[in-house]
Amino acid sequence: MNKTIKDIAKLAGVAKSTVSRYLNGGNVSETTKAKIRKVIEETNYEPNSFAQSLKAKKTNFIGVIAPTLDSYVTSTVLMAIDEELRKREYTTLIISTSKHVDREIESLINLSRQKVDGIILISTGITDKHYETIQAISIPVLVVAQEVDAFNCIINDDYQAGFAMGQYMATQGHRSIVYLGVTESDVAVGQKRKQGVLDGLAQAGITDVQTYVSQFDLHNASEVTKKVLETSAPTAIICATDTIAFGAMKTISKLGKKVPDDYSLAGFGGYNISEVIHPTLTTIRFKNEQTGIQAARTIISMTEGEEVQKLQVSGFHFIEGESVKKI
Amino acid sequence: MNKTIKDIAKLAGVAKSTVSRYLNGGNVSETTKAKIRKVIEETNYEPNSFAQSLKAKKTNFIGVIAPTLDSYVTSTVLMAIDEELRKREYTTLIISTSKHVDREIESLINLSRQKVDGIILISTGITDKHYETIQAISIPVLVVAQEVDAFNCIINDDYQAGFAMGQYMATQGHRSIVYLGVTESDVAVGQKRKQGVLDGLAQAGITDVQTYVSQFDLHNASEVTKKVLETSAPTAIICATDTIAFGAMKTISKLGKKVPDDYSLAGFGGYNISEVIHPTLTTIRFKNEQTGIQAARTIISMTEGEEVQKLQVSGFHFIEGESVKKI
DNA sequence: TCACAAATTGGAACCGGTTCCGGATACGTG
DNA sequence: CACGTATCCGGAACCGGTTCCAATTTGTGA
Repeated sequence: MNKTIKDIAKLAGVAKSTVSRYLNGGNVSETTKAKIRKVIEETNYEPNSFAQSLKAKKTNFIGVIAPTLDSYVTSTVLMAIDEELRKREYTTLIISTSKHVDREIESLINLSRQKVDGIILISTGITDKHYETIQAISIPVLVVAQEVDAFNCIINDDYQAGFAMGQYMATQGHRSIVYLGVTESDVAVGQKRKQGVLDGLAQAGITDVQTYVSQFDLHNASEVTKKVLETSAPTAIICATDTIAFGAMKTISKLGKKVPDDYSLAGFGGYNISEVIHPTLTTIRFKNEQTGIQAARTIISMTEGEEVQKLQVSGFHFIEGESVKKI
Repeated sequence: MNKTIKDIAKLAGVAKSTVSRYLNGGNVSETTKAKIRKVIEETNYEPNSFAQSLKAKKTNFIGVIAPTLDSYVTSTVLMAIDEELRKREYTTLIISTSKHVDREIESLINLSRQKVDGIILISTGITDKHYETIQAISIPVLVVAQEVDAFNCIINDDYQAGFAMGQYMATQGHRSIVYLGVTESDVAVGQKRKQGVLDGLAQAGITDVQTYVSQFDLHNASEVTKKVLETSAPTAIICATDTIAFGAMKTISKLGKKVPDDYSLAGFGGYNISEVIHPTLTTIRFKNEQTGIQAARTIISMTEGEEVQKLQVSGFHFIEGESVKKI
């Protein structure tokens, strides 16, 4: 059985208030300190943080809700958040939702019950239910990757990134282009990024872009690409993520075709694995580390009641690979 | 300010014990139930779980300590653990350590303070300090990926996997082989897997294998490979992980050489991205999902005080890709 | 209608800490 | 040596729940 502060006090021959004071750096004489220290060492005593938090209102835990763990972007952001929070003496608790919206809600409640000081929600879309729940638990919540009016947000500049990609593809001389996107329920990737691409292309006079929808995983992307190529013959395919681009690449090479000779290909993400794949992928890398660091700093400010900028936008840079041919 | 059970009781005109009983399904009359329900709905009341856990000894939270989040293996295992724990009505709290051993210790203590019911430690090596800490916090701990006598463990069969790979490489006719491993402080990968490979090769009479050490990341693996190839000219390189193999592949192609024509290459992992890379990688896939599910089930048994098998070994299967040439 | 059991409820103690308050002791000063 | 002050320490109340126990109310059968 675990020792309590009362046991320690009894063993040291002092009152439990004295032990508590010792633990929290109050006024305790050297001789009593020594006695208490001895007992604590001998018993491996660890204070019960539930009891502590009952009175102290701060736990120094920050919860992070992530849609998945097996994506390059998410894990990079998570690692950066964790690193930065640790520097500020916070502990990060991560919960994964496997992309189930109801689990996001559930996790918000779970974390609030664990009395975390703040929650970073890496989201794929905010619903009314999210809104209600966040209101109900009165804990600061920072939304990452999606833009919502009601909350503080950190987002990628998906529209501009898409725009840049659209423009680039146009300057490379492509006119017959397919866009392989994702569901519109993901506002950032499904809507903004796509709109950016379309507008970037439109600016160059290309308006008849065919768009398709794929899941986020390689396997599905590969299948969708197969269907797409059965009915249309674009010179270039722009994919909403690098993973989707890899899926497309798989299908293309299965069909005995080559990138970029038969089809040009581009993605979004900038995973480091791209360096190994031939041809290297033309893509856009978002500053995921920066997003993570920013998120950590912002949530801390929020827990301290400071005003923070409502909307923060992370940058990106364009990576020109070998997967797009100039026509 | 958040409401407490006392406020609810006052507003409903009953004793707080009655509210508690209502919340936990005790004997409460319909009329009282209705009154309390009404008040709770109006106030958005959420019980303080710290106070709850103070008395109730179970929190239904399981902590998982992972060395990193940006590896295919770790995230796959994590997702599987999470999925299985959720089925059993547990919530998973994940803490990443970024491969710092001291953070593993720190995280064990942090999680014990959060009063999780059990901890799954995905480790890269257990030190004396681990041992002491795990003893001190009296919470069930299950070690995954490393074998330690003192604790319950779930491991991959690294030795057999290595052995299989060694044998295979020998049957393909390779005699001049380099092994690109990792630090021996990682017992499973650094020692057992390597020993398996060496023994597998030795069985075929190949004993003069040169071994080198790389970090786990692509970049470093690429650099080490460069140095290796400056001084030796093997026909095959066996890498301790797929990521290392990708790093080697990068260097090889930078040198204007080809896999498998100039060098045969093999790894361990079986990441799904391998399907996209040409040539596809010959590798060994561990049953990560199975490991995760097993880990979840085992830790639950442990929290319930059941006896569990001291050592559980997960299987693997061999994947023959195009990266090894028959000589 | 009465005795007795079952259902319902309130009060108090408890979980393991923190903190306020007041008394005891030690110390420095005139 | 007496006095004021700073330091140290113990006792008690409190945080927000759960649970035990006893009292009250309700319901049942004879």
